[in-house]
Amino acid sequence: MKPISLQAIWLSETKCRSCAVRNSALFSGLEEADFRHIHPPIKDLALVPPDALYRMSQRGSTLFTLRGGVMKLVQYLPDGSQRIVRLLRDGDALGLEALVGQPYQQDAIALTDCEICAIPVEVIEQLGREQPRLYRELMTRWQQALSDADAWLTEFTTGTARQRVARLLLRLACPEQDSHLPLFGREDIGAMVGLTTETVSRTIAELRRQGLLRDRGANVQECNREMLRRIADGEE
Amino acid sequence: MKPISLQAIWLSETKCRSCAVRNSALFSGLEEADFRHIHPPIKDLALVPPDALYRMSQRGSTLFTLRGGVMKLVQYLPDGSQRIVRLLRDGDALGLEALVGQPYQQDAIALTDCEICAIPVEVIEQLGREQPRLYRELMTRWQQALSDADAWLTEFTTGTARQRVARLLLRLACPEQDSHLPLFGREDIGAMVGLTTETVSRTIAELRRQGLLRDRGANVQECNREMLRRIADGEE
DNA sequence: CGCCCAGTTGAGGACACTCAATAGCGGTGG
DNA sequence: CCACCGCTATTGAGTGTCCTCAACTGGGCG
Repeated sequence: MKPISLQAIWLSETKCRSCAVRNSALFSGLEEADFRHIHPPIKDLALVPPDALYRMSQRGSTLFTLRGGVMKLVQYLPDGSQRIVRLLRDGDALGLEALVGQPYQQDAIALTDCEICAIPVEVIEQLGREQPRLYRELMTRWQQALSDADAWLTEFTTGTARQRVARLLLRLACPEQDSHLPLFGREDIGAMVGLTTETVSRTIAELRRQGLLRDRGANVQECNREMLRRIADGEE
Repeated sequence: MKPISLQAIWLSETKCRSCAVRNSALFSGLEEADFRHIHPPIKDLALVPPDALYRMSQRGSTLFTLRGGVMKLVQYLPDGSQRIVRLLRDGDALGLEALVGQPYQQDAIALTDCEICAIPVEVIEQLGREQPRLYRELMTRWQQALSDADAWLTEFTTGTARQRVARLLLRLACPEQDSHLPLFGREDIGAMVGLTTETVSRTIAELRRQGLLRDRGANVQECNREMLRRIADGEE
């Protein structure tokens, strides 16, 4: 397992005011003037797949915004097996626990190439004093994470293998909108839905055979959303 | 299923300044003076077992502090089965989502007699303007909930029935300290650990037969923590 | 070309689910 | 006071799903 690639840290050329995800990100809604004080310490990171942004029980004084890419939050069990407790995507916040002085609760690992914005806790605290509105924004992030966690639990730990995989496909690979994600590895899928890689493989193969799914390598080409929905809801 | 028992609402005799859980509760750390403005609208509720404090997708403008008792947060699946995503105990906060304008995400249902403090969102917002320290307190609550949710997922959705039940017992009925909880119904236990009531019953019966557990009705009398720990970690 | 890793497929067995019958408990009413 | 009802917990038998272990395939890269 690779250590955190500190080499990947870049001082950002573009400041937050021109950030790609500015509108959906933490500082959306703040005025131009509010940024005057925070030139210096905000940094950009770039991660490549199995890089870790941070590891469980590390103490940090930085929180992060994911500007692009997908990351997983992983917890480990005493027997060594891993469980993915959440996925993070564009605009999501990571490492909020640093804000209340707690160590990070999981390993945060890149599943795709990632662009990340690292924000020191002091910046938030300083900004928060002048702009209480920021707190509302932060609380929204937290609520978002909590909602995700709860949904994750009910969707991916209940029902048959078939149901769980169908739900995962609907959520990741064939969502309503665009933003299709690759299917990652079977191992990761297994850690998301609580099944072995073999069972995941068999289940996906079955869906393919039934023509509900067509994929080329890791990328899903096409899928029958109605059918998958019916399977996910246990109607067959 | 009973509706919310609005009759249960009492105007609090005792104000927050003398609240039983003041130190562990939301307003801990606030000065006496800060309470001057909030006499009027904080209310006390009393719930009795299958009462609901609120229901999923209701819109509310109140958040709650659980002063005593145990509540469950329940989500439902399309097939009608239920899943308990978290338990709340003395000092925990409920309904934080109201603070960011979202509807409640689950049903909150009393498992024991409960004493609850209901705080209108405006009170928080007003208080927060004068006392930014309150926001730190709120964020800590959120982080607490998130940690609980993640721990819940890894502990109660992985491993054999035996392991899950052992973990539940360690957490609820035989914790390190006192604060032993009753074992609730088999149905609820099942909804917590993702097993059927029959499997839960069999598993507990087995533990009893092996002398790791002695109970009278719903109350656990005695249990072998070391052994349960070993089972929980999958060492046998 | 051949190695290595990820994915697929197969066979067998364990574990938890389903359905069903029984036991225990508390409350109600005769 | 006891008989009966209803609900919950327990136990049993049989089945199905998923896990385990193992072999095989295919693509990427040195």
